[in-house]
Amino acid sequence: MAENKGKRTEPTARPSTRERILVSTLSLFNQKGPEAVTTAEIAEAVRINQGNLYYHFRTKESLVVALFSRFEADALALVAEADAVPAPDSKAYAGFLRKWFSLVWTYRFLFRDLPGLLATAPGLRGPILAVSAGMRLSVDVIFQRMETAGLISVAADDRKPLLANVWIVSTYWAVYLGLQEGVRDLSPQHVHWGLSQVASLLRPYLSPQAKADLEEMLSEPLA
Amino acid sequence: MAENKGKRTEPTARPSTRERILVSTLSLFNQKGPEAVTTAEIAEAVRINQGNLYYHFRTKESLVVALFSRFEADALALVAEADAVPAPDSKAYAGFLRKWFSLVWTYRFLFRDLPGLLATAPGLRGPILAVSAGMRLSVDVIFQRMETAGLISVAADDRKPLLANVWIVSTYWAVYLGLQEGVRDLSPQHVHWGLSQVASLLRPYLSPQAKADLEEMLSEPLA
DNA sequence: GTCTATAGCCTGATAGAC
DNA sequence: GTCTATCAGGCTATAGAC
Repeated sequence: MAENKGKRTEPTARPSTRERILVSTLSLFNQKGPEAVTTAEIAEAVRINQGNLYYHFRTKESLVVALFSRFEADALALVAEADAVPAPDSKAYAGFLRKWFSLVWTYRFLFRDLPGLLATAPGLRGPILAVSAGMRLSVDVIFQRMETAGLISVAADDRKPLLANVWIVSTYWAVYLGLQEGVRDLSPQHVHWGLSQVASLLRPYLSPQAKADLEEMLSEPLA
Repeated sequence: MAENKGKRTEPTARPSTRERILVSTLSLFNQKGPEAVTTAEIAEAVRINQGNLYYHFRTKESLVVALFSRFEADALALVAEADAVPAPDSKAYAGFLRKWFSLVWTYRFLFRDLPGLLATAPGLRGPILAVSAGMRLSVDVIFQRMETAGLISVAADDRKPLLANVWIVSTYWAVYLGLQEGVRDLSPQHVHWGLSQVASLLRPYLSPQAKADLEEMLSEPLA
């Protein structure tokens, strides 16, 4: 786990106002979407004055940008971690998947309505597309490695569609859950549900060994 | 195809102002999301005055509701059509799938950000969940019929996850496309892409006959 | 760093003439 | 049915005292 970039939390001191603002804002954004959350609402949640909020973040957009930066850092760290796995190892990849799911849930407001998000923070278009492309590339590489290791076997024609479906399900599963039932708080069960959805996507293509590893991960106690 | 409920278009007369408002609003909502579209913007697009707009629709919410009603009517008609298929017929079901895709694209603003949508039109929560549940039930029935007809074979444990994945992909493919590349206008290629994504989801479970029917539909000229 | 007070804009919506 | 004119309220953001 990387160290606390941007002093996300000081080890000894209590959380700074800036930190508290970001935590509350993330929570509100996830609940109602950035466009539906007012700066007054944020200030109230943090129990500070609205003017004070603007001392720390001069625009609403800068709040969105700051939260995205955190997501970006976490996502890139995860990719680096996955790339660093020495030999193809389905268990390591399964763990990678689980972390990605947790990340998607934590920052789910980023996925809920991208066009709307870009309306309030236009400067985010480039970075978002870059992260998205990077993640997909990383998944692609993992697939290739698993294939050469005989863990998975996908016909050439099926490869791209399968990757796209994996991406869609592992990205929008949280949105789907939020719709289907008014799921508001992430319980480990929900992450597990999402994981099993992706698992069922892959299962037809896995080797017996990889399949066994996957089932084992799914039956593991929830992190 | 059902007749024009709510006088969607009069056969002879040119489109009414009300109709023009709905068409323009749908387009704007799909482009920018309901929350980002102002009534002034709508009035300008229709080339009428803002006061006139409020003569036809007294609230912004009523615009959302009116558009949803159209989607609802189309969706229910589609379900009825699917239920009326006399014998299990993969070609008929494939056509059903294609129409559903077209519908999702046409009203994609409804799927883009459900929580945000409910913020501007709270009364829509019930109807939306009802339609969603109805659609999923209908798909479930189709699966059952295909199974008893030997067109498809899914292990009991895999059934529910597969259905959920079909639902996720067939609902969020448009959102995914909008993100991945700035796809704004539906070309038939995009619908075809979405269809092929769902097809690749089902392919591992299809009988040779059903698979052949599916490939045939996919290679057909785009409607 | 935190507060009070307020500016300035934009929004959805209404009243009433034509 | 369509327009002009206008309002009240909420929003982001700033200025300046403490």
